[in-house]
Amino acid sequence: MLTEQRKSLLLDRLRADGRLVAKDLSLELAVSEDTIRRDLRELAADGLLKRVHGGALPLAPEHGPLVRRVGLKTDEKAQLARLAAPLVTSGSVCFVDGGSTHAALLNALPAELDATIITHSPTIAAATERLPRVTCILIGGTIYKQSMVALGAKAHGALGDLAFDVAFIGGTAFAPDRGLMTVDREEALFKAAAAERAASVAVMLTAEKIGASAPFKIMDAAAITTMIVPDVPLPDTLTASTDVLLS
Amino acid sequence: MLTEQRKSLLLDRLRADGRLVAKDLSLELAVSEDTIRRDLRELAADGLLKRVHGGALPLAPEHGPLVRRVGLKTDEKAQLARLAAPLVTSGSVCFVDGGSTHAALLNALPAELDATIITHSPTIAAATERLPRVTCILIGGTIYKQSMVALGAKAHGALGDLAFDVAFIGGTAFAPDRGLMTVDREEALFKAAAAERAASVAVMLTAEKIGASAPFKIMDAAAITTMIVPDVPLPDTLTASTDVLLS
DNA sequence: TTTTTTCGTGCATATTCATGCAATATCGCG
DNA sequence: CGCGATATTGCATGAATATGCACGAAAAAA
Repeated sequence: MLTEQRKSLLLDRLRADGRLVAKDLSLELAVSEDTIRRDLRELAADGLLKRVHGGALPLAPEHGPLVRRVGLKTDEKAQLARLAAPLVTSGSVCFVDGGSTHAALLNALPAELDATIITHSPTIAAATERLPRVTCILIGGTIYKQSMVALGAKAHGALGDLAFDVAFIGGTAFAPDRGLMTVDREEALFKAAAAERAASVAVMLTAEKIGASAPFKIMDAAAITTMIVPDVPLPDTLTASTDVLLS
Repeated sequence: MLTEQRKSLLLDRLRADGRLVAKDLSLELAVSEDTIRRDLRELAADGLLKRVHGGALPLAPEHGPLVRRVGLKTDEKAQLARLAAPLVTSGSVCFVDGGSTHAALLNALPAELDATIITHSPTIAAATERLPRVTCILIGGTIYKQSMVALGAKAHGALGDLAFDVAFIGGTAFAPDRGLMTVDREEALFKAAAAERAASVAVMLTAEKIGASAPFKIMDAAAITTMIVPDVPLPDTLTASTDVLLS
């Protein structure tokens, strides 16, 4: 393994996982911890990451409510993202909803991926920058501060002439009998419209959303093609109609 | 084995494997490591790969252009941004172009600002998150990787029914006789269309852009209402029709 | 506090690199 | 064909780089 190659691998890993642990990396890459520490020191000197005791963290964990959420459950989301990433196949056309979980998905996509990503989230769109072969179509409209995505008539209209191979749809709550839910009516309508235009629907859920409830229904559980969830007990009713990827 | 043949084989191998290791190649091709190293040196000089200790790697696509630019001239841009921020007055409706300079502008806006910001840049839109009283309208369309903004027919159409108090327009070059210019025709058309819909046009320019040239004209110097520039000598011809803020 | 883990530095070793030089091969041209 | 010019290759040498280990300091954990 070339030194420079290892360093860029570290940076990729940092982007995907949100942190680096020197000890784990030394085992995984079969080099001494000293070597990893040296790498981290040099990358930090180049201003590419921030050294901390035990490993390293991204430089500017951008501020703001959304990113604060990103900071939470980082591991869980990164793990879900690694599971979900293969669903974005080469040549496919994917809708990606907003939210920190989907931001983690973007970070987990391989750099050489060749696909089309359609989103109404400026954060997701910005994350496509590192993917040179990905075409990104941004759906415009009025940005809703609560979730930082474009919604409203304009955004709805822009969906009109699109069709997706896969739609990654997020929500704030999920229950087998009530389906996928969220806290805002406008959001729910948009997510439902996006899901309807997709050949398959993928839903990534962190543990605390499962079994919870929220006022506005996005879609039935049966409409979900693939669920990506942590390895927690799930009702059997799900597995009948839905693929479930467990982390 | 001919030298050129070997070199092109090296490039093929680099594409396939994502890296080259000098020692392995010398064994495999039955030539000395010196020969391989010489090849790599020459290929690197031709800009076809990146030499590293032990071999070579593909040319670094790693640095996203925007990310890299954000890191550069940070101080200068922040200073321009402080000057330009008061142009975004309470209650006004502003168009903000993409680019790292405008990202700095967003960072310089006061948290209590109450205004409407319209942009075709996902990065700018994401930056409005920390401004709770700012309404953001995102212009959608196909994202152009080069500049990470939405362009094309969709984006153009979305401009149609909008009018701005101020438009912040960027460019890659400016000269008093040639006006504001950029490197892409599609970009130039969009910027011009945005500027036409604004009561006043503000242009923030870092020093290296002044007096430079680029192929596509956005607008005449006379169409610029306010220029925000570093404190460098400027032709008198400007000050006649344009406000100039010096840092 | 005590204990454990991680860090930084200095140092030793192994690998890789750049340079100069010589041997050989190839080409250009009369 | 002959002969010089140029290019290619391999080798030797000293420099630069990469890595691992040891040891005391610093930080985190108990």
